[in-house]
Amino acid sequence: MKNKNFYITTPIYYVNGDPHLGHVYTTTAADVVARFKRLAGYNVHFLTGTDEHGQKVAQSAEKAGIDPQEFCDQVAQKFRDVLSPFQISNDDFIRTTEDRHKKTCMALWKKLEDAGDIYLDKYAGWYAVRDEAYYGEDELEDGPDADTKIATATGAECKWVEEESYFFRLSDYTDKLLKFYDDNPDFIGPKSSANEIKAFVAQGLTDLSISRTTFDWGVPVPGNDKHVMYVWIDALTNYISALGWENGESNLMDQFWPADVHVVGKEITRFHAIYWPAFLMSANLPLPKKVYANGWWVVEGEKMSKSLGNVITPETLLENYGSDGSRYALMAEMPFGNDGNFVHESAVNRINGDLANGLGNLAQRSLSMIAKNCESVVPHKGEFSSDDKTLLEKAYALPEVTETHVNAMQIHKYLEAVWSVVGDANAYIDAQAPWKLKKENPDRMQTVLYVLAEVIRCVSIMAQPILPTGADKILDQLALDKSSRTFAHLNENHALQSGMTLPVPQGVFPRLELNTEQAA
RNA sequence: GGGCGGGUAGCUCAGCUGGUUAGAGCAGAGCGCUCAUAACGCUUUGGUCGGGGGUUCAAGUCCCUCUCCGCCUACCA
Repeated sequence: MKNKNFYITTPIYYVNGDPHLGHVYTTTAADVVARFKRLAGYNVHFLTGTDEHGQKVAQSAEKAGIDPQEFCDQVAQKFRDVLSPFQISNDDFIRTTEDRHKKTCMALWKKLEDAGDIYLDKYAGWYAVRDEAYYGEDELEDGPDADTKIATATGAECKWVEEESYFFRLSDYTDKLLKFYDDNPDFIGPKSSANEIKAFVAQGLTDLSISRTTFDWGVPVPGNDKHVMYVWIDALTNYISALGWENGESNLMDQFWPADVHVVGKEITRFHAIYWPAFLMSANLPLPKKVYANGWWVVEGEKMSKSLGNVITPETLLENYGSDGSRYALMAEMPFGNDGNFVHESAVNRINGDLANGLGNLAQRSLSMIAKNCESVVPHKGEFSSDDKTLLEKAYALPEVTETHVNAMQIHKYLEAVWSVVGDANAYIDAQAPWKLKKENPDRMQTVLYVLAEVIRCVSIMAQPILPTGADKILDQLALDKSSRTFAHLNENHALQSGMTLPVPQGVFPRLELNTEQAA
């Protein structure tokens, strides 16, 4: 038996802002994959969490007049509260202010230090507090006085700062990283991100500042209380602190490290694809198998922003589309990895077309015919025609076909494959016309309805990762045992048993009304 | 400035190493059906493949150039 463990992570979300469409999107994508892999027989560990350190958080807390920890507790709770309404099946939720995480960070720091990759030096440059970033001369404009400059890109005020800082010898890893990318062509996805990262590394890397002395809301640097760790060495480490690496809290490293995939937003790809592998190499730990960047949504053609007031909140999604609808719309509306445009009208069309008219109506029409004409039991099956076999074989082939797509993070292709069978099944009903067979050939009608029920079973099992609520309801209507709903049951050996009593069918995915007022 | 993507039917996108009449879904139109959530099926309208030049027997598919859009260039998914 090969290793059937699977570790997937989302980024940890920065608590300086509230959860929105983007967070839901990334987390849902990871959830779909996690659920898929569980059904495919993997022992899955799915991690999400919050990134809680840094100057901005400290300042926000101060502004709110509360202790930073209390501030973090409040915002982290908001992120946590989003999970269950969207059916996110995470196994753990890591917070960077937890002790287990701090322990791991300090242990990792020491490893890097022991490896000779950390040294103390000075960092000098124009620093913007607001952006928590240094800017080069070419990125600045003159400010109101000689001591102040303005960052062209963000408009933030920058001051000249000289700061003692620890550095990581990232420059030593340029060649090692390039070789690693060559040896592992699928490490970074999608392709565009991979190209971008490789080109960036090929230019040559400079050493990385990894500590700060200007604020103290962070993990202390071992042996030097003046310093706290800077964001990336702190944040990235969460992926192993949650597994208990060197912190004594749990022991999941052997099982789950290296991670199978880190799902990230495209703006943080480089940290995951450059710094993180370099840190791990330095600590002599295995590298994750894949870093996959998802794109960004614009909303109705415009960038989502607070000033435009078009930020889509998790609450808005739930009110408009419900949990299954939101999940489906987000995953089906754009190819994973691309940028996309979230348009209320097309989300409604998508949900109505694929869920209500497609899968939902397929189940409803089939199951009510069974209820009315087969005494509410799974129909008899006679000899299968070639049409029957074609449809069933396509359904049975789904686990294999879709797993390739999911492994490549092509979630939209997985959905297309499943819904292609839904379409075939609807065409099959019309072609077979069981309502005619009812009078002409009742036996054949039974077989046709049996085939339909069986295909609905398959399609619903396949749809569980994307539609946890609705797919379950359909499977309940097929009286399928909860323990018989994995991909291993997707074959004729586990086909529906004729004669099983079925409950009264009910609609599962209601049609949505297009309410344009809800667009914003 | 440098880098990476992308501009293909009204919309969202497929089109691998160049090769018959450029595809899908949605939207539109027509027909059919009546089991079903005014749902389903079938057929169909629609594209000078961003502009220009080149290579080739043959180019959305390769090369050059121009143009437009997005993103990255040290922390908004």
